[in-house]
Amino acid sequence: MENLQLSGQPLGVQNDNLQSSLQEMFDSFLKRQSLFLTKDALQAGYTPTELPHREQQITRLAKILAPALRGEQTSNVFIYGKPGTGKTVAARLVCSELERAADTSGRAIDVVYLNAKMRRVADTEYRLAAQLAEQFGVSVPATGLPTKKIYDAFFNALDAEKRVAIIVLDEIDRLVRRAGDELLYNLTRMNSELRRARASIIGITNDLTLLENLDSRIRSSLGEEELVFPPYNAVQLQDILTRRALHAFAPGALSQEIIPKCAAYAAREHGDARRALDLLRVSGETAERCASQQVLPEHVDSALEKLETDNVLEAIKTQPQQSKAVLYSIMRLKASNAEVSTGDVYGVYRGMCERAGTHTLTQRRVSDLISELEVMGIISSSVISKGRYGRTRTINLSANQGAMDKATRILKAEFAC
DNA sequence: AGGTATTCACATGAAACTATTCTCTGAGTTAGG
DNA sequence: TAACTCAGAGAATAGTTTCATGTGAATACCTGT
Repeated sequence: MENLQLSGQPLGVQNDNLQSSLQEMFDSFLKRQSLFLTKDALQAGYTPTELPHREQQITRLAKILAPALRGEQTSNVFIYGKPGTGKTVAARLVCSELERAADTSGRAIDVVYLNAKMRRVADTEYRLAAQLAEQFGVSVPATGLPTKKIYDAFFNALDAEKRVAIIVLDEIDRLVRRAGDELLYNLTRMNSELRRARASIIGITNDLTLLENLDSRIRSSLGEEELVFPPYNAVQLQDILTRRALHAFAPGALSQEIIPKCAAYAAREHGDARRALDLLRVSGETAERCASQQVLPEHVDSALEKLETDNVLEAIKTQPQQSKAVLYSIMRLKASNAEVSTGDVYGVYRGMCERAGTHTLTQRRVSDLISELEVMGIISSSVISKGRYGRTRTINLSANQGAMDKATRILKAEFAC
């Protein structure tokens, strides 16, 4: 061990150098003024106290829910809007104010918020009912019981006292897609089974056509009130970012072009305020890492690339093995071929599985996996007909080159055999 | 030349199947009074 | 007789296979001029 050397220097000397350079780095980090005041104001979980450009929707929702304060049942509400248009934040804001008002007036109002995106939490009928039961203090097993029993447990717990419950179902379109619309029917009917408590539902969705596709019984009861959240335009996004930046950044930390640049980017992405805020935060982090005194436009550019790369790599890493194998097949084909079809991908994929001696999925399943990769934004594809030569999907990689290079390296290491 | 039928290579949808994880229930077994 | 053990039935779920049907344009074939 004593003789171990790196680049000609004894290990002890190396360590001393490393330690002192790390110390210097930490010292200069501490001495430097942070660009952020409270970074939390830009994080995903932050609930702002004001929601500019959503006053109309908030007032309307508050008016719809207000009867709950008198112990009356409120109308069910359906909230539509593209991602990042403030639907969830607005609903949460109104509900928490409602709960506060109920506390001071001594009324019992319970708001339950469930998001169908939480996989293995509230994405099937059984799990949704189980979650609702849990929220009202009844513990139920993760599996093993008939769904009807779980509903009974939930209804009994809810009906144990006189109260108004408001159930917020976020990303309700996912729920319907995975579990069918029967569960919505069961939920909208629950007031007929309750004797003391009253319940109403706020459904939140990105899918503007969802309500049209539901069973007419559900449509009429769930869509008693409808609220639309239009996308923010660039000017509104600038306003939102400016207000948040005031809380988040130290004075003078942002150069002039930053907010318009972030707003313009998000306006292109269907007015998604969440993306704009993410971009602003990561731009700030990038600037800090570069030891810059100010966030500059080039920091926004590299933040943009970092966000996309991180999203893609995270999505790929969490994929099951078979899905990774399909993606790697696409990447291999794409490296040599301009046009890649489902059949080509399946051929390469099958070859890989045979060589590795692993189970080979059917082409039907692989076709679905390709669709899933598309939904995640890793690839893009379009179904084209080549006339007598059949109908197939042409597949392209859609993430930036940097992200794809990194992903290829990761997958190559995994499948190289 | 123009119209119609055929063909290909999948896409897409629905149903069925498999494996896993879990609860409930009732029958059999055991221990203690 | 109460407490415990254990096997079997039943339920939910994810992931998959199997089967059936749909799709759209290039190409082949047919018909009339």
